[in-house]
Amino acid sequence: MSAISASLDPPPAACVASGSDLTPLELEVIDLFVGATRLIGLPRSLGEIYGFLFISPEPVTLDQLVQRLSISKGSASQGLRALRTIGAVKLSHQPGDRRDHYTAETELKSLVSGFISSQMLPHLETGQTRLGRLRALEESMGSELRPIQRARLEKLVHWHHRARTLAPLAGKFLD
Amino acid sequence: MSAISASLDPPPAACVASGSDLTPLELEVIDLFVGATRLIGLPRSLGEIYGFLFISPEPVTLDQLVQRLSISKGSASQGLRALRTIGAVKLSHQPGDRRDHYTAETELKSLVSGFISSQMLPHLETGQTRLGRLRALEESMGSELRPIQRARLEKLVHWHHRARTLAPLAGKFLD
DNA sequence: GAGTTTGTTCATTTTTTCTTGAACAAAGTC
DNA sequence: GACTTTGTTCAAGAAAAAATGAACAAACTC
Repeated sequence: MSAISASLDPPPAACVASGSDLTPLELEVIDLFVGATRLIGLPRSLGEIYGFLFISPEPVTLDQLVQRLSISKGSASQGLRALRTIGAVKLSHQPGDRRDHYTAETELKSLVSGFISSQMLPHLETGQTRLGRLRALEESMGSELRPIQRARLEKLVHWHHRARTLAPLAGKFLD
Repeated sequence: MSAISASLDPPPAACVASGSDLTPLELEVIDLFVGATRLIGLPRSLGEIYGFLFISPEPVTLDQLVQRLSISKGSASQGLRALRTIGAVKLSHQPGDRRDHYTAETELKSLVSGFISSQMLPHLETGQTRLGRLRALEESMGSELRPIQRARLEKLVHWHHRARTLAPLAGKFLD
């Protein structure tokens, strides 16, 4: 039954990556972010990657991620791209090094609004379309539609509007 | 890659349940809530059940859910329980009917704070424990810990505190 | 107390999601 | 232009999550 009624998950000392040589600090931080990404419905590997970047004092290359986290090159590449599209990871170029280097975005504001605009806004858009179809149905049904149902549809419209106005603001008030 | 970069999911007219006799209205509303539950990381069946209850003018029995949504009794039972634990569904007893009847909670305020207190608060609790372990590590590392890493750990504590104070407030300002 | 109705639990199956690794592209080096 | 280094893509395999349905419990009916 997934997330629901989880709550009593025991906090077992980090159990990330297999035979790797991550430090206890890295393990603990990664574990924390793995939990966080799962909470917001993102795959585990994103938590691992972000956590590792978060606690790394220096920019990190894809290859380092592969080695330290014991994940495949494919995972690392896809994971980094996903993190970049939500704005949680930044690309930086080290002088004299052809490889891409990555750092964690650690501004809460950016993280939140990046997440919202990449995950929620698209849904709100398609929600717009859906509400349009509902409007049409409402018309076509006339008196078959009970008043309470009409009220519920009204509520949907209201929620949607509320979400569209609030979503872009979230994160604005964080530091 | 899951949710990320979804966005361009085509809005195909409802494609819920198989050979059932759901009305177009029901289909459309269910579809909308299926999208919403997926967004917040809840299983599809919860969206179907909630959507059906949401648009039903009368309280609904478990058996009706099984028949109309073409889901198994097990799914319906578990789904309803999950929805009740997050406070999205209320149990009501119809006089002269032994069966349990269910209605959707449609107060946005209740939905939001129910979701938060059942999904986020538990994680914030275990987060507390994790931060404790990090503190310990921080002590034990002494000067091995680079200043920037120290600052990051500080940031984690700050985020956690921020979340714990904000979480219970979310929903308070909705109507 | 045998039979019925209502609802839950849980091992198994099904479906979905994630990860992998090999093939490929792009760009640099000699 | 052959070879290396860096990174991406995507089909296929592995893992995780969700749905099923049969067995069970509880409460009512006669």
